[in-house]
Parts: sequence; C-alpha cells; structure tokens
Amino acid sequence: MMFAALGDDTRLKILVKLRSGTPQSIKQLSADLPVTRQAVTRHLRVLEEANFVAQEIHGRERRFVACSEAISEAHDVLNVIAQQWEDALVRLKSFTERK
Amino acid sequence: MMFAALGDDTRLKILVKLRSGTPQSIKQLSADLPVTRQAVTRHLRVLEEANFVAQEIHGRERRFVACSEAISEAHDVLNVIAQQWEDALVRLKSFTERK
DNA sequence: CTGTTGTGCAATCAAATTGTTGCATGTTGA
DNA sequence: TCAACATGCAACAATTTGATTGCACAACAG
Repeated sequence: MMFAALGDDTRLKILVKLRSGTPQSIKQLSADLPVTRQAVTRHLRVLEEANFVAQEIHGRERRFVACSEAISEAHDVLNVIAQQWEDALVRLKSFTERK
Repeated sequence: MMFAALGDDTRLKILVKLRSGTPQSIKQLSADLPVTRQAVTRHLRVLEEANFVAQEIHGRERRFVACSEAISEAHDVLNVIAQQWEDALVRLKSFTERK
C-alpha cells in the first residue's frame, strides 16, 4: 500500500536519493545504504508497486526514477484526512474501501 | 514511524472516523471495523505514538481525537520528496537520519 | 450492593517484512 | 573469448505486525 511503502527508512532514503531526477541503477542506489544490493532491490520493487518509482532498462542496468504522481496522490489522501479538502472525501472513501 | 502508522487500512479508517472532530471511545471506534476491540486498541496506540491522535480520559472511557499537526508534518515530508520545497530539505535530512 | 460495560494486559499465533548468503545469468569491454 | 560487472532468483533466519482469546478490574447505573 501507498503509505506502507513510505513507512520504511531505507525506502525514504532511496526516494530522497532519487530527488535529483537522475535515473540511478540499483548499484548506485545501494552505494551508501547500510544494506545489501539484494535488499535494495526488494525495496525498489515495493516502491514500484506503489508507483513511487519507475524503471528503465539500460543494457545490463535497471535505472530508477521517482514518480511525482504517486506522491501527490499520497498528498491528496493526507489532505482528506486533515479535512482540508471536503469534496475529496469520495476519493478517500473509494481508496480505503477498494481493498 | 510516521508513514508506517498510516500504512495500515484499519488505521486509515480510524483516522477517517475521527475526521468529524468528535472525541470517540475505543468501543465506538471498533463499532463497524472488522476487527476486535483489542486490535483497535493496538492501532490507536500506534497512531498515538506517531502523534496522529490524542486521548482524553473520561470516566471509564478513553476518547480519541485526531491531531492535525502530525498530518501536516507528513505533508511536509512528502513535499520535500516531491522536490516542491527545496529549502525544507534540511528538515527531511534530520528526519531520515534521526533514526 | 450488584450486574453490566469499557478497558487493560498477557499469551499465543500466523503472516508479512527485512535482511542475509550463495549461485546463476546476461552484458560489456579489453 | 573471457573476465569483470550488474542483476535476478532461491533458500533461510530473525523480527515485526496484526489479530485472537481469556481473564482481570475499575466505573457506572439500577
């Protein structure tokens, strides 16, 4: 799920790394993270399933970029909970009930 | 952690229930959720630790209300990741590094 | 006082999460 | 061609999470 994907420190760090906009390989992203490359791969899959990142295959590398759409969607849901966007309630309802 | 607290469907539903602003007891909150009262109690503790809710004791009841501060903090972090608030980067760094 | 009600706490359990190591495989470049 | 490199995949272990049941207890209402 969306927020669950953000609920891990390593994944947040990965997203921060991707803020630059430059596509980065798994190797690059693993560089100064305290976990193995394989662990980073798993985190990237979680982020991809929640649409926070997308990948482009480039030779033997898989380069990842951040997707701003999912982030603004998360944004919207927060707004609903914060009761700032009354008329977006329907969207939240469909969100919390669709699974 | 902040987003981890939001990363559960039941907890999101609890927050939506609390959108009304009316303090609600554990019993009330458990009412039409598909889990036991004890499970809801645990979820409320998680939400409280992340400062999404606060409680006020009222006789034998514990009534919970939503706290908008934590939600806007989550908001801020999303903004940073979305690269919309360049100058808030420092805050995110301290956030992701403080544990 | 006494029964009902709202909660807390502990023990337990299954499933998911996070991480590891080891080995296989396709790509690149000298 | 062949070694180095970037990954994928599988097996496993440890921890956390989400939920349950059962029992205890304090507060309210009659």
